[in-house]
Amino acid sequence: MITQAPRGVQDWYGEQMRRRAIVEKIAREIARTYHMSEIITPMFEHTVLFQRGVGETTDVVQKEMYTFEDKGGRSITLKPEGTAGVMRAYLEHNMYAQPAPTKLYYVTQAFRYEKPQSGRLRQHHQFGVEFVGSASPLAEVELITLITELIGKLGLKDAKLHINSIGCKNCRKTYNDALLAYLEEHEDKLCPTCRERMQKNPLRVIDCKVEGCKEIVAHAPRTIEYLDDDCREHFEELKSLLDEMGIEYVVDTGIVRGLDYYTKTVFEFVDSEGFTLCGGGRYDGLIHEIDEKQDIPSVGFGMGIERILYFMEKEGVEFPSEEPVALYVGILGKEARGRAYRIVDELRRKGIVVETDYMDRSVKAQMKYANKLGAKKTVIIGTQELADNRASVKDMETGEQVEVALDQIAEFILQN
RNA sequence: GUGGGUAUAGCGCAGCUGGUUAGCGCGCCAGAUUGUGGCUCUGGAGGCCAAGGGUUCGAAUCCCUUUACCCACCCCA
Repeated sequence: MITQAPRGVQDWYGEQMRRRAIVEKIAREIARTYHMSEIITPMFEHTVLFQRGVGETTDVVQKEMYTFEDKGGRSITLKPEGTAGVMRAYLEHNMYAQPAPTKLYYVTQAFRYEKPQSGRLRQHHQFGVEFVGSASPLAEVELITLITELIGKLGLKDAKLHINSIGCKNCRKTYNDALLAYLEEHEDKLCPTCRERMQKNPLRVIDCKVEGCKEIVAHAPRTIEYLDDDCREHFEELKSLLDEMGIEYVVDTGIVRGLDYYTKTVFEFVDSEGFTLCGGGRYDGLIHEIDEKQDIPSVGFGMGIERILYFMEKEGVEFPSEEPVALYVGILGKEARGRAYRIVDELRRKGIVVETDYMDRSVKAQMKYANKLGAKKTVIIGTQELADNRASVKDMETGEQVEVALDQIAEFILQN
């Protein structure tokens, strides 16, 4: 038990950790060109922030949060997503006093108490962006182009952009009434779960994958048919901007998203099997929900790092290989150890990846070890070499050996 | 939260209907004459057979519980 991590969490090490670091590096590099600045908010927040921000009726808040009371009696929750904390920080530090817009990106863990499954963990990681202060559809476009560039750089091909508009609070209300009326008409053809959820959150029925429900949903009223003038215009502008950018998309009226704060635009990048790589949208009401004195429009998205890695593996994307050991310095005999290690130290300071012997192995065993490491070159330092002030550097691929003065080894490695 | 599957050495697996010291491949460590790898050969280390309980003369093998992992649904990243 003590040697086993809790359910649904995983350690990052070895090749997988290396790959994750590569993905994060690429994401940060792109965010840099978008002039976005990084933000890291705490792992936990006051529970009420998520209740208000994410929405009381959502599954995330109702049954998936890691909530506990701290020793001071505060109700604390491990963040289940990235947006609410960033928006809280935005408000707390009066970032709206800076020239708008504010473009923030983050890489964070997120915690949700869910039943673990493929691509779903209790602690996962997200790369996300919050674009605060702009009501223009160009803000959506900026996020979408960023994601498009990112998935392109990652080598992912099988991801398609799906967009939808679910309107603002005003359109939502009339829409919900219309949808509920329609669903009640066809209630007998819906699956049991849908019959249950149509009352408390009719939007959820749109998501259902049961065949019978899909047929009903196909003819159900759509959110885009109930948009008010402002929301409709926003959506039209977004679509024409995407067209101008040459970004392909499908209008998918089935996208609803599970977090309450979304307004107007919602979007997802989905693979051909319907697996979501990332999701986001506009949440013009969120800031007001957190701080009623403020009312600032925003858009954002979150991208699951585990899912990116899963997709990349599934699509057979090749990762750059690990930087090889440029030189293995074999040590022969205790008398040579100190001076040999000084050479190791000197080489490393010059930026060369060097490995050496810490196991007091025989020369033969050291050569085997160097071979397993995939070392490009090896050199054995013994009393003889120290006396001669030179050693023979062996190329592990060709087997070729070259005599090199000890103080010339670094140069030799850097040049070959 | 609902339903199904799995759990034997670091990794991948055998162990049939319960019967003497639990095996194989890869990996790991060490040798095959003295200070040089990759191939081959030889030897070795490493498993309370997921944990706990039960049935039995006897259980990795049967039963129960727990834990974890995998898959689908729900939901989402």
